[in-house]
Amino acid sequence: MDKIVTRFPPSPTGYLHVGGARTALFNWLYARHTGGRFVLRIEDTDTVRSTRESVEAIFEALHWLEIDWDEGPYFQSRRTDIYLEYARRLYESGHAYYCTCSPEAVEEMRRKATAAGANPRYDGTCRDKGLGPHPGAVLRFRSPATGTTVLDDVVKGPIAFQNAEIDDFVIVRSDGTPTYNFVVVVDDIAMGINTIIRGDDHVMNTPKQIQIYRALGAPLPVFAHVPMVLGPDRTRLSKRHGAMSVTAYRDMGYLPDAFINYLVRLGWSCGDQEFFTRDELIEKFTLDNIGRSAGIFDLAKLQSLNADHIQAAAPQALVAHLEPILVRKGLAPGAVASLPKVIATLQPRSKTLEEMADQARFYFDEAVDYDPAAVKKVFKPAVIEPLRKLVEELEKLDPFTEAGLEAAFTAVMAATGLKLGKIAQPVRLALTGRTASPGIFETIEALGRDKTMDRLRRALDFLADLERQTGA
RNA sequence: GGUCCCAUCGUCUAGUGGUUAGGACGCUGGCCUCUCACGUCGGUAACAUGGGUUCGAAUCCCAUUGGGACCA
Repeated sequence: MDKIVTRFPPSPTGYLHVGGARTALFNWLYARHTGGRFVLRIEDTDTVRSTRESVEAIFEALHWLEIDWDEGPYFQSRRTDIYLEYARRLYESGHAYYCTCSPEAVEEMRRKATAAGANPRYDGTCRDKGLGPHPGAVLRFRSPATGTTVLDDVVKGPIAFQNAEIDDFVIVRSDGTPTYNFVVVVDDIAMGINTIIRGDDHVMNTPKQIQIYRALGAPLPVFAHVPMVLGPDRTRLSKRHGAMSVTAYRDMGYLPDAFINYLVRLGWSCGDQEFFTRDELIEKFTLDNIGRSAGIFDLAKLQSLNADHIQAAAPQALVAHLEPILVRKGLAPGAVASLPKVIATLQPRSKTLEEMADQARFYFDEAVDYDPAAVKKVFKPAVIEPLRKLVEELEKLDPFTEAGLEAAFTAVMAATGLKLGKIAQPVRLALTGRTASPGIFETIEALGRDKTMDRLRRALDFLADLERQTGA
């Protein structure tokens, strides 16, 4: 068995979108799973719409997804000579012929065919004229007039197409540029691609491509057409459905491992398993369990998986992903004694890193603002005494760790006869400005001695002011 | 319009002739608890329809309906 060789051929006409990412992922995973090769090819033959920025954006997205390639990137725009060489072979072997019909004439043929209820197509006027190369002529593929072409798809099974339905399509335009279906096949042959995994929007192109393989005497690759990713309205995913660029998910605080986990599970399954690490995906991904029906992109499920990956990660491993988001929100990562400690307190309560950053704000700020409703509810005169006692206990505490903190609270509870809840809530408000936060001990430890004492004293001052006002 | 594909809870899916049709997300009730979460236990909810084949169909065949893709 030869090595599996897969490829990902994006057009640099925009950002890498969700569907493209999934295609890249499937090809990459399959190559990694089988120990094969993964080739990156940039299909930039549309010089009008292709941009250098798009190429960069695609690289950036693949980099974020941690999808690496073994070969390439190849650029189709630099391979014209190869395509024309193959075109010449097709012409010389009689599999292609020159056609001098005017665009208007062809348009008329199409119109007629459509009127007759058939597929619009070229009527073969020049098919047997034996024309040679000629300025302004196009090169057409001589498609078989009868019989069927069968695509033996790994995921969909055999699909038969009537050859009579297939046009004598153009492979080289009158300006000398080769066309899509042709260059794809030439590249795939030249690059030794033997496994083509792509969206099933390419199914209709496949019979033409198969015929080119045959005409060129090249072995057919394995085709695996994977169902599309649809938006919530069941139509093809597009800008209308919100964030399309893969890197937008990075910016929204999704982890690349969670993102690929979600993308793979959308259309592929392995029993009941939902959570996969990257290594597990590589280990378990095969073409056998790809579904046949289209899937709808579901942000809620992505979010849930992201939460799982956040929770499963080592805090240290999240630092690099979180930092840019903190910075974007104006929070300096250095403003905190230990970012991993801060992260650890927030892991079970963050569905995204953006949420995590938002919840982490109080760790970074110089001082906190109290939520007015919380003040009204929690900052009663009765909390002054336990807070004072706590400050006393904490002043004695060394080292400033969770275990010691717990002991300090216990001491205050004993001295005041209050339950933990009665003490923890005012402390929580003093330290975070709100009534919801991570566990009070872990919060205090992550916040550190200085900020903790500072905020507790400030809360006492605040309470004193409050009392004076209500007393007056 | 032509060609092609698809069809299990709202969503992602398991299931390949005999299951109380399973899991996950979502929604929801309880428990846990220093708050919020996490966790945990439970609930909600599906085989598109109609014909066949078969002792027996979610599962095989056909039609219909619905959805999607490609070409125009």
